[in-house]
Amino acid sequence: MENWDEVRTAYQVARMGTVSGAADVLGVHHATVIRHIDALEKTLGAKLFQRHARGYTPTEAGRDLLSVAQATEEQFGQLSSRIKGQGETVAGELVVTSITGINGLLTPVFGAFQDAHPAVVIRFLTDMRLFRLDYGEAHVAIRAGGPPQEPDNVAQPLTTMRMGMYASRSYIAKHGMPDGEADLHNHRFIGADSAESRAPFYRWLREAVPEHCVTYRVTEPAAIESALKCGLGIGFQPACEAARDPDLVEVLPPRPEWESPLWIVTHVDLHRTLKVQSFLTHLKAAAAGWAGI
Amino acid sequence: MENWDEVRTAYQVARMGTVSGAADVLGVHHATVIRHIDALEKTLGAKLFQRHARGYTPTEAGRDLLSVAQATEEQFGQLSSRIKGQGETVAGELVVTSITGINGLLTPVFGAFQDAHPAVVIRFLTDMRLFRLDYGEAHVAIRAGGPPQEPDNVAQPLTTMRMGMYASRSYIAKHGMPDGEADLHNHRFIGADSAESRAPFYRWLREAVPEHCVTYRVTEPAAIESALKCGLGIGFQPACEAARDPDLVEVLPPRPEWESPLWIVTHVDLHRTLKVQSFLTHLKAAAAGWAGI
DNA sequence: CGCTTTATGTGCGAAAATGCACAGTGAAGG
DNA sequence: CCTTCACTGTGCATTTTCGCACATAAAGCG
Repeated sequence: MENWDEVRTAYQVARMGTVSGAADVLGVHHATVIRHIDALEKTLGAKLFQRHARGYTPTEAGRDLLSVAQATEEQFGQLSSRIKGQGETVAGELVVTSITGINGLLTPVFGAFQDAHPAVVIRFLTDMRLFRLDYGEAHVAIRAGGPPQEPDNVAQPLTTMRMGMYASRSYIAKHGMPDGEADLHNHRFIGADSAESRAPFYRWLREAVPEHCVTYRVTEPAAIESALKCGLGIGFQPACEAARDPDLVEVLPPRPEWESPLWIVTHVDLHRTLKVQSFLTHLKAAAAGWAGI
Repeated sequence: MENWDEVRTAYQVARMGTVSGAADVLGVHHATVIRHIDALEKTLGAKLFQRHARGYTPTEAGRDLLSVAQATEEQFGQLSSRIKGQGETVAGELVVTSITGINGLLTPVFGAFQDAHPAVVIRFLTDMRLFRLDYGEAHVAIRAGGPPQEPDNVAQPLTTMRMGMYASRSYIAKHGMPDGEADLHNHRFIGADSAESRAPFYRWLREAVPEHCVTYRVTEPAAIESALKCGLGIGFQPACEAARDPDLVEVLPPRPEWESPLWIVTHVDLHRTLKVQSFLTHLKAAAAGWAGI
């Protein structure tokens, strides 16, 4: 029983009682209907209808098919409604992945978005590894660095993250405030574990201070925040995040060359959907407010 | 959501995860699969899959379709099994129509057939009107008279019904036994109501005795039996039926020219099914035994 | 680093499904 | 009884669909 279209044709014939009536409903020629029925009966090896000049009367098998196909049509109709409606409403899952370290910025955005669209379930994934948009792992990704150039992904700039150099008050009390850029090599720094971090501020750091000054190296960005608070050294933080923490003091103010551009990346298949689009506009509106921070 | 074949294609893609895998399962070229998916997504206005070089990952809508179509495939498979199996087993309904008046002959046949095939439900329809085989009103019809020549009906001779002329003992006691054929016009007869009955023995009767001798006319053959028993007149009965009734005496013995051929008629669509065929062989075997009656 | 494997995607010719016209037939209505 | 109508069924032309070949791309592997 392959060829589901023939089943659909037979279903309409059983429902209408005539080949012509079924052909009208299906929008095809009645000859097509006859051929479908003939083919289906041949593969099934049993008669579905008794033919007479006034139409087709379903046999026992035909009535069986009628009831099964009726349920199928209903199921498909409901499925179609769900899928069609889903594209036009903002509901269901919205999976967002982001670089770590900007939770403080994003969480309020998610909250406001869910207020506007209560039917949305948000999954916010942050991990060291890059989530693959093309495998359907996320609808929206927030990435840092250069513009992602993968095909099938649409990337648009979100904002640039202003980075500053911070230390905790306990560190300053212990080691003092660096006296300008030249004094930095006398201090301890918190840096990325990977030697070749592509972040612009780390590249700057590698040239500004000797390697032995970076005394605490981590992989997890959240660990930087912890290390900063414990006074383990001086480290980079997004200006907006640092501003929230009264325990942090600014060692050096944000510089343009430290800035890391943030990108919104979506898969081209999902980019045009209303759900993604409405989140993108929401996110970009929120990002416009971040500029002032 | 018309075109169920596209749904089936999308289902296999969602199940396999790749277009090529689905094409193998479906036995078509992978280009066909791609076109089906494209067409279905276009009509639904939503993406069912995310395309990437390693295959197709179903979206939320695609997973929805997967579960619906999975149920559909299962339903269709079961339907196909039922229909295919139904042609090969002897089960379900068996609708038999017959001329009235041979219940006594047929009932034992039905009983023995049901003993052999317990899963069969027999509907035995006897009515004055002719049941239409082409409208699916019956599987098998037992008709009398000339060979039915309707198209799409296959007719085969069953037996010939030997007819005799009978009267009850009470009638004989009252009016005496007719003294040969010439004495018949002094007796009372039970006949068919319709003047132009096509039964050969009634045609013979119309020529043998004056019309006013047929003093009791009925439409229902069963009424003849009642009238005979009550002694209302002389009438025709099948020899086999009359032999069962000790109250009836033979006025004239069966004649070849009174014989009415019986035909088994089936619709060509149902004639080849095992259910009908096995009943036909059963019936014909039983009819062979009738000859001796 | 380059090769192999396994995917997807597209233009073009072939094949299959479809539509059309017409024949044939039973049923209803006057 | 005859006409009319609606429906089925079939040969032929056409359109759609399908399969093939090839291009392309990404992941695995030595």
